[in-house]
Amino acid sequence: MSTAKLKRLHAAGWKTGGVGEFLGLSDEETMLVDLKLSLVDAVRQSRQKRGLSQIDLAQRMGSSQSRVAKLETGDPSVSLDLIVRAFFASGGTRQELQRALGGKSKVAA
Amino acid sequence: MSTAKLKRLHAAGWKTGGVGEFLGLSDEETMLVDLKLSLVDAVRQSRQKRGLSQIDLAQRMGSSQSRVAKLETGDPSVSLDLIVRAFFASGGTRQELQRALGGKSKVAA
DNA sequence: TGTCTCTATGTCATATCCGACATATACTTC
DNA sequence: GAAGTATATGTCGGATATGACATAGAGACA
Repeated sequence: MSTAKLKRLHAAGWKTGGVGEFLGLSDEETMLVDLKLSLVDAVRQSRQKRGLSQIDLAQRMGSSQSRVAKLETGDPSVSLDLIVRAFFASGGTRQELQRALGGKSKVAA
Repeated sequence: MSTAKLKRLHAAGWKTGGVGEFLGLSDEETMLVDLKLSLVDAVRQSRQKRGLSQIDLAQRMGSSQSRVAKLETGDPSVSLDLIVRAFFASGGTRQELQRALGGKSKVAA
């Protein structure tokens, strides 16, 4: 994937809507990254909706606060597996996951 | 995840509809496994629809035929990341992915 | 039968991801 | 300012997923 810079970009305020289209990423890679960012948003929303702290969520999924933090900041070292696991652990359902896949969360404009 | 047996089960004819509910898996793990199986089906369908061999797909995504084979047989050593990457590489779109997430592909009955 | 194509399975060295821990920053409330 | 809570960041040893390769099985076609 490359993308060591991705984290910085995202941390700098990027939401989504075509991250890699301006880095050197292939279409396929870009689609995966965008997908991850969407789901990351969904995880944070789901977690906050249920009033869980990152520590709470980490415990529920047998992980650590730092991993959850990295997850939510779009750190490239976090796998899709872990993101989806976090989503479910935060109380999200498969239907909600499906919905999260649809909304491309406000393109920057 | 544990699931060394999962592969055998799936290979033995399982499609989906609650695999882990009868193994010792937690809800969260079960949901992830079911999700993977659904997407695996979607990958195979997408690949075949475009008349691609496993080798073709492997080349498109910079992987190997054996990995694609393992992927499609539900081998536990295959990550969600790779599955989704394969789906996109096979020509699948984000919308199609979203749809694939919805249909729980004919429960055995 | 021989050969071609496609798919499945097993193994292995290496790359990547993991949880854990330490530590830093930010925001409350006292 | 001290203490408490929530989140972010860096690092590290160990765990897991990776592509590559070898090989085997199954079907088509001659």
